[in-house]
Amino acid sequence: MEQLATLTRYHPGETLYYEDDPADYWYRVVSGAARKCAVMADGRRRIVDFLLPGDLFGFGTRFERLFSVEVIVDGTMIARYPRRGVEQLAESEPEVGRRIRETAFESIARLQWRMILLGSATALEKVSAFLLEMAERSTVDSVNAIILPMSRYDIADYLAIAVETVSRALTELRRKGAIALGDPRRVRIVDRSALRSGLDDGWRA
Amino acid sequence: MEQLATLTRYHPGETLYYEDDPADYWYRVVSGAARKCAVMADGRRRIVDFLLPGDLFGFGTRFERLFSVEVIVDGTMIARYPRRGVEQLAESEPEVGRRIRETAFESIARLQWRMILLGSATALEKVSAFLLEMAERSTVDSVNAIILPMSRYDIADYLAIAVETVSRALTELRRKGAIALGDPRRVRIVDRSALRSGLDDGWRA
DNA sequence: CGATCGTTTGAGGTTCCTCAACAAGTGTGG
DNA sequence: CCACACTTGTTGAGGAACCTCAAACGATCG
Repeated sequence: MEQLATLTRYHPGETLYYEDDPADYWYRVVSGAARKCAVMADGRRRIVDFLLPGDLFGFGTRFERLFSVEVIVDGTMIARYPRRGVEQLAESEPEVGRRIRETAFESIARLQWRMILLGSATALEKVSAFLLEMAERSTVDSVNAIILPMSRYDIADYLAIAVETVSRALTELRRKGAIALGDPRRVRIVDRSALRSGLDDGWRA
Repeated sequence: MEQLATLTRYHPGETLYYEDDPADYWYRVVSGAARKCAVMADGRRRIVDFLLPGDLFGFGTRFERLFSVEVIVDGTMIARYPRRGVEQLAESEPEVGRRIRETAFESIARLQWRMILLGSATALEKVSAFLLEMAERSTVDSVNAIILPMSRYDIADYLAIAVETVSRALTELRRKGAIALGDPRRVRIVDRSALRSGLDDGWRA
């Protein structure tokens, strides 16, 4: 399947596909990071997902192309697969089809988890859950800290709360000793159970 | 594929599969309604999805079985498909595999829409979006009114707001002339554009 | 150096949640 | 048949959480 891929390098702010583009390609993040956005009629933007290395996207049906994807990290590498080619491959190679189905199922599971996250009661819970999610998905640097590739504004948009509330929640978590902040973009989880409290332990194993 | 199905009749409150059950089956709602729940460690319940006729569910990977499904309408009919049988069929019949992928992709699109719904600013927007969603998915009675199979408590849980707020929002929408209430469970949409205002028109075509 | 962006903190207002009460419908037992 | 408990839905009052507006700080860049 990788033989069908085209690899491209992007810079921050570049948009992969706008909402009206025909969804003729599937994409995969190789390195870097991007955000999947839904732009509403009134101009408001909502971030539906962060795309990190390994994530497959663009494989929706008619709805998927209602989203646009914007790169947020310099030098992000993204692979592009022609849709028809992949679908033919999926029908001739059962293994490929199965892999695609499983990827889709995992996306569903992740989305449902995120819905519970969004439904969380307090802003502190949302930010805590967000950090735990990033700790699993994101890369980790030398001192075991999470590198957050996105800005506070992006986080706020993603969690459906105000920027100031994100900032306050992070300060509160630091004050409690649950996390430590190096850069604003580097977070080290000190007390994992403190982040988990108020959330369900069973969710992120 | 329907030859593999087992059809069963359920009553309100019955649970289809608890969180720890091995996910050996796929399910489809034939008639009636059910709710997909995530039960948290602290006992709180969160409704992740309402399952209406035609909806396929249970097809997640390891995460999916973290949910339980409870029937909410008397006499709900649900078809059950053995998982392994369907997967074998998907690998031997490309058409079946493709259909399953498309179903999964549509689920993803619906979930992403619902995430935007949950991220909506006000409670009024959430309830409006919920009614529009139900108007598309739910059955319609003789006078063109939506039949809501779920209680206000279920709606509140689904939208992550308090029961009282749901009730107040519905009253507010009725006062504005956007909807009319027969029973509490029967809602007729009078002014569709009034519900849409504040939401993006492009979403639910 | 000035300007802009990203982040953090403070003050005030609004929405929504919590607690409470009430109304209507349903089932049960005396 | 009626009293009673129970469920579901609606409405009101008070308080808490969060959003909005505002300002300050550091960093980056032209």
